[in-house]
Amino acid sequence: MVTTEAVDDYLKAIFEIAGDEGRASTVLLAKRLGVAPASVTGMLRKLADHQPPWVEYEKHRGARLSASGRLRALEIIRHHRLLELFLHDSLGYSWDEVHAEAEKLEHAISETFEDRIAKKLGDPETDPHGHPIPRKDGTIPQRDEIPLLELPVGSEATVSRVSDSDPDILRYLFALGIVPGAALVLGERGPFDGPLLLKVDNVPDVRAIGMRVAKQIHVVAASESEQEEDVELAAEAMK
Amino acid sequence: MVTTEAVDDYLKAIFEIAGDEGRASTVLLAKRLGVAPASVTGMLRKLADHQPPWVEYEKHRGARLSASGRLRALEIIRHHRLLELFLHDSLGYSWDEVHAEAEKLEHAISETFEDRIAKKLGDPETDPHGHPIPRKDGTIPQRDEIPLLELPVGSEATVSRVSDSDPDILRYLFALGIVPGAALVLGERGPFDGPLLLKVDNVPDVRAIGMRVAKQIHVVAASESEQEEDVELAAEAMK
DNA sequence: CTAGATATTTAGGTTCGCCTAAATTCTAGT
DNA sequence: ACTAGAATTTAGGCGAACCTAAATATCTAG
Repeated sequence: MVTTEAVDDYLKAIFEIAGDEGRASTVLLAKRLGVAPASVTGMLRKLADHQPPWVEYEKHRGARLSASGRLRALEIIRHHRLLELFLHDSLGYSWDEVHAEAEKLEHAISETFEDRIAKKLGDPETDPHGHPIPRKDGTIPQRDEIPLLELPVGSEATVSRVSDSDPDILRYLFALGIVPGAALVLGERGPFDGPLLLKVDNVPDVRAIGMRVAKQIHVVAASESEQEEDVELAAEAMK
Repeated sequence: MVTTEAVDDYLKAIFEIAGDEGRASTVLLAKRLGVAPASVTGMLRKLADHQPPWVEYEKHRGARLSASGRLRALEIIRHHRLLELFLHDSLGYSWDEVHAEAEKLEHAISETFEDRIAKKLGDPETDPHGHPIPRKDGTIPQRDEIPLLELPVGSEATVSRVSDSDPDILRYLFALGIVPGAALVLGERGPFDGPLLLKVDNVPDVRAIGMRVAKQIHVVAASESEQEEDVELAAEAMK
């Protein structure tokens, strides 16, 4: 059951591309891992040949995680997200710094380290960007999230997570107050993939964000009852 | 100035064997690194050929650290010892667990991580075993330590450090109360490399420790004035 | 001062994870 | 159904860091 750093990176990448069930293609993996497609082919064959196999692999059809591959991928992701939270909460890292550092540390920490920081942080369920932290048993905390882009115009929602890979976008979002837990009201949506107009945390100023940024955001829509109270007010406030 | 993990391990090992000035031989390095002597030869040539060179190397005469090699070695050692203290003080690791975990993490942490934990710990000067933590400028906090074996019979001293590499010995020492800061009175020394009889922290019971263990301990001798008060009493107490 | 023991290097290989270039297979549009 | 273009695999290689076995250099004791 021993893995190298490269193997861990592949398993994690497959999970992030394809999730539990789907297949991850060679090119997509190559792009995500910053590696030539030919290298991916070689590695996938190795992962499939391993006993027990980490992935199911068929030529020209990409790879899918096996049960053990999935478990290992989730363990690495658990490390990563616990570390992000730890760096943020215990060591004062800003939320745009944590990803890079966690990326290196996720391979180096022991089970003991994982357990100690999990306990210190109170067995948390999400990292600083709102991503769910897989549990040790391989289950993942679920929420009723939707992409912000699927939120109906005029409705309210709470930010549940933002993508953590681009520090610049993270700094921008932070400046706008768009962080997990922030309350949003989606005022309007410009035509032709235009910007979204938002109210954040009921601050009167309306914020406009572009598609590229909006794609990074997931939200939990406010329940019907919560909605009704404010919908008209919100629409008003948007001018 | 980029190093691989293997390079770091070699530089650290050379420093630990030879210090600032001396040379580290091929076999000793091979033993410490758990590697065949032939592999050491190959790596030393690489370290010497690097620009700037990490070591000075002469065939059959081992290697000595260059200025940049020394600096890099001290940086890794600083990482290691800061991590040991951090794991101990902030994450509740016992002092026999910290070495193994720090060994893996020392290669993975960034300068930022180093700085954050150093600050959190109050810029400490020693790790949980009493080893001095090199400063960022490459200087090392000094103390007037001597090996316990060189302490004159009948004199008092304070434990300054114990070797950190063997967890079993560490647990044993901990059980005896022999930790940095503990006060010792050296009662007597058995003949033929026999055991040392010690009083620890003025507890009346006399402890006997063997050579193998005694070698791992360094102490700061109590000053003359401090000595006189207790020397006879101590000798008495030893039976 | 020389033989035997010990330390070190040389020579030739291995594995891992990556590369490029060339060949092949798949997929979509006409 | 065919073909251009995209995706993927094959083939051949590279550097890092290790190995073993054999050769050579250095040290030490008689």
